[in-house]
Amino acid sequence: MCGATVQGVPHIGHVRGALNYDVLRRWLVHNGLDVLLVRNVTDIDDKILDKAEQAGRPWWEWAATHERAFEDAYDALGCLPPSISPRATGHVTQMIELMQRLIDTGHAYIAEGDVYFSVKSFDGYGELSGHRLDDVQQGETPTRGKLDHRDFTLWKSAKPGEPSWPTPWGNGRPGWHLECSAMATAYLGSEFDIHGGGVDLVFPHHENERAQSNAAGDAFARYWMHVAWVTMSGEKMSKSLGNTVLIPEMLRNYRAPELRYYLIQPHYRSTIEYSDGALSEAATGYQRIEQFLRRTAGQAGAVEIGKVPDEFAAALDDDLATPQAFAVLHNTVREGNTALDAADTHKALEVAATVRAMVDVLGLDPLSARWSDAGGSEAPVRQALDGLVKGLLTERQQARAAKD
RNA sequence: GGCGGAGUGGCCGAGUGGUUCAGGCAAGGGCCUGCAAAGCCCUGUACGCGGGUUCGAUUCCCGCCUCCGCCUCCA
Repeated sequence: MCGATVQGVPHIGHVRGALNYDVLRRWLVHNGLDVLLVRNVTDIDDKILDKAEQAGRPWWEWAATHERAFEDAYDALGCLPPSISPRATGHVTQMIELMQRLIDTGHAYIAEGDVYFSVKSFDGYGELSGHRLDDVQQGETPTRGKLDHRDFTLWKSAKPGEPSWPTPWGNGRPGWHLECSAMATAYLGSEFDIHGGGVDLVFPHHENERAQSNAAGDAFARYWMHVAWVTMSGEKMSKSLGNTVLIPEMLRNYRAPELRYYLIQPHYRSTIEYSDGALSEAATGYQRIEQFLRRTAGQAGAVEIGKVPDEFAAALDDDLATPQAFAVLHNTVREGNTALDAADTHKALEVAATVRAMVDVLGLDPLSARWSDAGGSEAPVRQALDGLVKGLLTERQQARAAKD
């Protein structure tokens, strides 16, 4: 998947994609597949250079700082680490190799130190995004030697004061699209199963990745998977609109698994219109599951991780239909609560094991080492509360004795 | 201008040509409880607007309205 351009701090929209892939990955692993998850990091681009300069910091420090901020956010929400998160700057060799193949086959050309991909040279251009070449208004900044205004930049020639790397065609730095193709194939081979990111990447980024890789002879991605927006006040969440919700802020009011629950419950292709009300509903939903598992553990003993119900599996197998999966989960919780109320601990344990299996796949297991802390803090709180309640009860007894 | 997505009951959010609202949250009633909380049971008749097809449309077709996204960097 295309991860972040590490130019700023992550908001909940950014992590949604990572969460979606985390659930997908967990589900595939659960089914016995061997999963390689590569999450690309763009650590060199115009914005990083601009912002670092404004801040008076070295560009590489700026990138590294924000890469850590993204990793912290992913980790805070329980994303398992990817197999690797390659950085663009570490893969110039692979990019040069890819460009060389494109130049050799006539799909790319050099113009005044820049390297461009010739869009017309690739027949399938536009198939991924549904654009027709003639309708594309790919108006990248007007450039010197471009043969067709729709051609996109593979490599940018060095500018004074900017970082650059040597190539057979002169010094320069990578264009955005090239790096992702180079990194994907470096780790996954010339053909791999799934590639994705946010919906905004469909065009031009993924269209261009596909074009350059296919043109170079790589079969590339078999499936494309794009995650929809998190919006706020009806508009996509973005820093420039000032409608972002940052992860650390959110975690002051909600526990991490509650936020995770909120972001993975809707289908990944549906827009999430952020609202505090909806988020607190999600928190209550998570607590319902948590409550059941804790109650069972308290009354019936240790809860194992069992097997997921067929219906749950069918839901996730159907284009990762998390809403239906959550429906199955809640129905199962109800069944378990009923068993607990009937003091049927055997049944309750059995149901709880099923619940744990589901919640494990979703990365939401309240009894897991990862999240039990979130409730572990309950113990001292409960103790303190018990003390207060006992005090009040004593006072009440006294008042009653005194006929007050 | 080109391409694409969306408008569902108090709210979030699935889904389908037809008896009954996937699920959650909230609300009302009930069970349980010393009282609560939690839990469980019951209740709600929704699908942007106007046509059409059909025995029957929220679901199909046509038109319209509104909102959003991409086509420039973006998860």
